[in-house]
Formats: sequence, structure tokens, C-alpha cells
Amino acid sequence: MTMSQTSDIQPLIEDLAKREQEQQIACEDCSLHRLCLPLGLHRDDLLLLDEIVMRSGNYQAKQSLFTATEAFSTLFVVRSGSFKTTISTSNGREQVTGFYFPGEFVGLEALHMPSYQSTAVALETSSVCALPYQKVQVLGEKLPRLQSQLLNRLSKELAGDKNFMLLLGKKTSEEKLATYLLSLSKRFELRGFSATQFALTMSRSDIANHLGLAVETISRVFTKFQDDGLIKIEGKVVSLAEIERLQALCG
Amino acid sequence: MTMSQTSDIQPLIEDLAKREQEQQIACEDCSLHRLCLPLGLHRDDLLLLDEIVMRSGNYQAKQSLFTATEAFSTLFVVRSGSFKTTISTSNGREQVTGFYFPGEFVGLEALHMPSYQSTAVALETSSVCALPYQKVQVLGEKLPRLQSQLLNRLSKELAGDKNFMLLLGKKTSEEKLATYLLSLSKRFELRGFSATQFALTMSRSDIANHLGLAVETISRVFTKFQDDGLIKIEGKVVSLAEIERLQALCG
DNA sequence: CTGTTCACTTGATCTATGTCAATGTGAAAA
DNA sequence: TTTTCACATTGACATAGATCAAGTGAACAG
Repeated sequence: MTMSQTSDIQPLIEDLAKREQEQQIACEDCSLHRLCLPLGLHRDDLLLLDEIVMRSGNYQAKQSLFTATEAFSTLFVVRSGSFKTTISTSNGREQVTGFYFPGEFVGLEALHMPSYQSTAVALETSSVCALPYQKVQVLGEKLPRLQSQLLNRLSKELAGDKNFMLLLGKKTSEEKLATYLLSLSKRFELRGFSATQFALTMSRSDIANHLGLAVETISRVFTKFQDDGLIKIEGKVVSLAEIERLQALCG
Repeated sequence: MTMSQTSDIQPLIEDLAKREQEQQIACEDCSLHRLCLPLGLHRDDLLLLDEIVMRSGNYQAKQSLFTATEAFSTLFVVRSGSFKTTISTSNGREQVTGFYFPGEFVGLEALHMPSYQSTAVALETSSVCALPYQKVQVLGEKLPRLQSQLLNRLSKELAGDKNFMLLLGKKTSEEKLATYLLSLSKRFELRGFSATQFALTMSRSDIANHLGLAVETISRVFTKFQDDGLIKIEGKVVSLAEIERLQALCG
């Protein structure tokens, strides 16, 4: 597979040493293995992928991963923590277009454009793997599976966004919040966390903005849900007491 | 390139004859060449693509291209006419998630799933090219450019949808309609039609639904725009009289 | 410890847009 | 031609959720 495997052993060893020093974990050994890009790639392919993945990205809350005007060059996968993405109207109104958790790609909507049209901001202390897209493209020519994986990811996000249109266009405030909480629940569960109790890493106003509502409305619906015994809230931590009733509320 | 080129000449000739008979035009000669998938593919690649493209799809208004529950197997590109896609809540509310014109892909959000989650319906007499996705995947292994093209298409649609979230979540009824009209304008222009005068192939209620508004609101905003001299409406035909002022209205 | 700030909650009111109802219109059917 | 029917417009009224305003509490700086 790798043409350079026999001839270029020395630099490869050096590279591995450097990585270990930086406490970087190969895709193969990463805990996100099942969720992340490597899914479906073979061992040899993974080694090639490893060569282009940069794992150095660490971000504090409110730090931006990329901004709307910045030139697009890199895809990101969340390694730990969480991010939000936003786009803005010319007159400054802002829409939160998504929240991203470990194993999820950030920036996929930009890969056909010169600049990231949206801004990505860390919601807490977070880290990412960076994939220089040019290198991904080159590698993609050798590894059709990689391309396939990317296509799947894009398609998945697209499907999610179509569903989100339904939420934004047709659902009431209660249906919106119920849908949102259950979507978070599923995503946390997929990552091995509790489906019924989790901390909201985003602020109330981020949630409100994302769902096309005012902060006050979110606050009110949260308290209503709590009064109805559907959920319990303690600051940022939400417990879903009655998932079925919440599901029924999604519309 | 094609391994079978020398050995299987007979069936190939037959195939070509059959195609000509059906008045099918090769991708290379198609008028949508610049807008469609072939963009960036070489001649040899195009011939391979041609082999998997099925150009037989003709649809009457209101006929469905695929439904939400149907098993996903095929990607479609609009050849002529137009389509809308919709998704529904469990209790039957419906959201129009997009309109599709010649050269645009329908069904991209499904390629990671067993079934098309959405329904696509022709808005007028229309035709499509069908791409069996399994064959696309196989061909994609030989033609990285094809995969790249697909990635670009998906990314483009994703970017459009993110922008649409901004519209749904943050814009007023007037801003929504102005934005929508200008988006149509650009798409028609790209296809060689007038940017200032075009027929709406979709009904008012399709537009209303898509923009998250009531039909009545659309009607009112249309007449307001007309009263303000921004546009002129004659049934389905819209003329944009003052594009700059419309642009200013987009928010 | 104290003041400042920021995120959140709660209540009172307002408004953009939805809903309901009536009427108009144009294209297909008869 | 007339009838019909779906689509579109217009007006009157209702309401979900926005906005405004006030208050609470927790984090943080000095």
C-alpha cells in the first residue's frame, strides 16, 4: 500500500517518536475510533490517515476555531469538549447553526468554498484533530473509503439539517426544546454517556438562538417542563425524567 | 481505462444504438454540462459516468420521484423542470426542505441511510438523470474526481441549508421573501435565464411552507412588494424591478 | 468581604404573523 | 360557453412568542 514504507523508515520512526513525545494518540488507538472518520478504514489506511491528522488543537471556552472570513484550509473533528457554529446576516443578526461533540466534524459546509462562511467557537475547554483538506484530497485519491466516509458524514449532517428545518419552520417552542433535549440525549448516549442526565455546555441564549426562540422563552419552557415533571434542572445539568412523554411532545 | 473496451465491443455498440433511439444525450453533449456532475471530469471519465447514468426518468406535475419510506438506491439530477422535497413530523405537519432546478442533485441527504427520509415531488413536467448510488460508489473508486465533485455538491447544499437556517430562525416575513426571490433569481441566471423575470413553478403555499410562513402572509408580502414598486406579479410570473432595494431588504 | 458582572428567571405587555372567513380568479373540464 | 375547483387575495381577529423591565443568584475582581 504505502510506497514509501520500505525506503523511508528513518523519518517515520522519528515522526512516531515526536508524536509520542507530544502525547498524541494514533487514530487506531483513539477512544473515538468508532465514532470518527477511521470507521471502515483498514489498518494500513489508518496509518496513512494518521500522517495527515494534526492533533495539536486546544481551545479555551469562547476561543474560535475558525471565523467566517478566514480562508478555508482545514477540516476539524472534535476530540474533546464542544463547539458551536454561527452565521450572521449583514446587519449583525446571528444564527447558531449547530453544536458539535467529540467525533463530529466541524466545517464540512466550507469545503467547496474559499472561506469558512461560518464561525466556530469552543463552548468549553476543548481539543480537535485538524485535517488539512488539501492533504485529505490527495489521500482520498488513494483511499476511496476515506472519500466514502466523508460523503457519509456530509450526508448525515445534511439530513440532520433538513430535519432541523422542520423544527425551525413548523414546531412550537415546547416541541423545539423537547426535540433538542432528546437529540442531545441520543448524541451523549452514542458517546457512552448517560442518556438521561447531562450537562448543557452551551448557554440558554445559545440554545434559544439555535432553536429560533428568545432566551426568555427557553427559560419558561424549561420551568414548564420541570413543573410538569418531565425534566429536572439544576443549573447546567438536565435530567430527563420521562423520555417517552418528551418524545410525544416532539410533534 | 475501461477494461472491457476491447473485449466487449458488441454490447457497447448495441447500448449506444439503444441510447440514440431513446434520444438520450451523453453527459459530454448535455446542455447542463457546466452545471452538473461532469464538471471537472475528463473525457474518458465521462464515458464511464455515461455508462451508469440512466436518463429515462420523466415525471408529471405532482408525481413523486421518491418517497420518505422508500429504500434509498439512487441519486437524481434534475434534467428539466423542477422538484420540491419535503419531510414530515409524525403527526403529519410538513416542511418543504428545498426546491431543485436543472443540474441540481436531489436526494443527497439520503446517501448514508437505508431510506430516503424525505419525499421529492415534481412541480411541473420534469425529467431527471438517475445515478444508482452503488454504481457511483464503485466508479468512485476509480475516479477520485467524481467523489470530489460529489463532496463539493454535498458541501454546497449544506452551506445553503446553513444559510437557510439563518433565514428561518432570524428573518422577518419580508426579509424571507426578498431573500427567496433573489436566490431564485441567481439560480435562474446561472442557468442562462433572466435574473429579473421568471415564472414560479411552485405554488404560494409551497413558498410559504418553505419559508416558515402562512400562505396569507406570502400573499400580503407579495402585494406589499408590488405596491412598493419592488416587483411586479402576474400570476406565476415575477419581475424583479429593483434588485438593489430587494437586496437591502434581505437583512 | 464587597461590588460588579453575567447568566438566568419571572412577570407584564406588545406585535408580527397565524387563523378564520369571505371573495376573487384563471385554467381545466364539461 | 359555462361550470368547477384549486389557488390566490384580502380583511378581521387571535395568539404564540418577542420585547421590556425587574429581580435573583453565582462567579469573579479588587
